[in-house]
Amino acid sequence: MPVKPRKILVSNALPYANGSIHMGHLVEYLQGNIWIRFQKLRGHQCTYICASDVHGTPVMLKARELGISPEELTEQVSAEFLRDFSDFGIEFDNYYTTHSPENEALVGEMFETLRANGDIYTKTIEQAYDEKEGMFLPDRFVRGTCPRCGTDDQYGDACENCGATYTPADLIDPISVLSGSTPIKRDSEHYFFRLSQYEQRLRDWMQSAALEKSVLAKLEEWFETGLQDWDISRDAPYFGFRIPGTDDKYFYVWLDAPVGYAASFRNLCDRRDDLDFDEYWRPGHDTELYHFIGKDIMYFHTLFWPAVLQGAGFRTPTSVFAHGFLTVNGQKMSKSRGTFINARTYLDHLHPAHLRYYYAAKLGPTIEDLDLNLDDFAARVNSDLVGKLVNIASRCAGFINKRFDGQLATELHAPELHATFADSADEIAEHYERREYSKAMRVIMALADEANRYIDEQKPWVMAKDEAQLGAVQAVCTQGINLFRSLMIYLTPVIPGVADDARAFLQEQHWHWDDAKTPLLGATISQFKPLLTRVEPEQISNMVKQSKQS
RNA sequence: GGUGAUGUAGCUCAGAUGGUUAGAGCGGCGGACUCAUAACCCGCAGGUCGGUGGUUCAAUUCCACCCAUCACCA
Repeated sequence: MPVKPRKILVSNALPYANGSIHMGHLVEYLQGNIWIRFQKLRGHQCTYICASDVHGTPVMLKARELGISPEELTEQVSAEFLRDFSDFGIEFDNYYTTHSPENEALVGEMFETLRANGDIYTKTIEQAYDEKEGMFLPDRFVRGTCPRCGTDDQYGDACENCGATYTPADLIDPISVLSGSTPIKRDSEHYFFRLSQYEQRLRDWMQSAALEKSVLAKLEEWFETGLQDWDISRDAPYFGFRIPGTDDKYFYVWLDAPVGYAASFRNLCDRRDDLDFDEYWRPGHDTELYHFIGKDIMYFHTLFWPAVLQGAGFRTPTSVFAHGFLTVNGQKMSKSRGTFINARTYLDHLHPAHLRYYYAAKLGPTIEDLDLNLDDFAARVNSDLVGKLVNIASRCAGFINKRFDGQLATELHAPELHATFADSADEIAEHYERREYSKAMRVIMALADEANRYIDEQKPWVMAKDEAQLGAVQAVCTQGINLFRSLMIYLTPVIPGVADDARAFLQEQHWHWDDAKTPLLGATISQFKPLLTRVEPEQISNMVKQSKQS
């Protein structure tokens, strides 16, 4: 069934260049990556972009601490990110940085347009200032005693103990995290974006974007509180883009970060003749734009970002897909428990396909949190991937390799069974499309059960003892191999590396989603090699042990 | 504190616009098989669907309150 090719641009949230990629980040990138791979497998023109989010105070201070420039720091960190992503099979069409000329140009253009439209104004506000360091302090850089419950050493924006929210000025005995001195209050002129003027336009956008129910509930909550104008500037010293016409004012990192999506794409367009920036970023085209994000940054992506885009004469996202957070063994990731696991630590012990599959088996389109239960992880992956899926090929390949010189039969033994598998393609595709990966995995594994049952019923190992039945053995095993092949095609978005090996085993060059409908017959296949090994308990305990140490 | 979400078998999760015996996979137990990476196949046992009250002929499914967990509060 031919599907009309779509032109889709997808982004993952930009990882902040301060720290390493961990298992929590990977929920985000794997969710996006599976979707993108699915769209490409279906034959759509799909472009996948990302970048490092590099601006802001934390990066500036970290670079200072290391004695290098922010640019140097973020280049190092980006290189590390890219290695981690790549080793997990997450391959972007372009991975860039928000500290780029393209981004500065776009941010500048948007700002000027907004200002010309009257969406920008300035206002003097009072902020915590560290005299010793000579800089204004973000809320998180002031600590003190909670004014409500009296718990000491709390951040300047909220109390971890009682949950109160306040400003640094409310803290009792505040101190600067940087110098340990007591911050003073100082006036500064800031630039504001009139978000309050955008309520109706945002409501209209919300309707068209077909957001998830839980996302809409959150937005509704924010609308009820009333939209406040947004402070988009920060004082020097700051690592970011200077606001045109000022000496010491910079754009707040959250203004230029999402623009980084567009900038990364523009950078890619310069190298690709088949991509046109305006077709994807200006109104009036039938291209699609999606952002995969975590629920913690919904405010920026469902309010600020669409509002800024509209006001600046750009198109708005087709939709925004928000996911929940990761817990490990039912709890927040924790260094002391060894459940704060970095991507690299995982890779030192385990295969990326294991995690890709496990996340897929538990991911849905909602903002509910996802639990990585390490015992369940091992059991699930071993049972589904090794015991069921790979087993199908493993138990059939021996006969084909040894008895028939690697030659598949020219006809299926049970065409109607293959047709059943082919008929599931649309249902599985629908699940992928709606990001109901867990449902897709359930359908696929139910088919894998059917394939194993079929082989069990046919008993090729019994027939193989009778020369007269060799033809049937070949047909049954060819059937089994083809059932396996269909399932691997369906699973290509989830476990692309394993799918590549499976395709090589079948000696095929290329797979398209619809190839699952046409059996592979009469072909010669390679010697079967184990496509995936089981997760051993020791690998997990070693990974946890290493995570405790680092 | 306010708001939102979640709470279903040992584990991870489905599901029910209120109505006969609430489902799956894994784990456990029993059996069968030996092609397969101790994989696969058949069968069995497990749950008063977080708690209390209310609406109803009938609630686990609706409502209220409570408890627990998580998130957001720009």
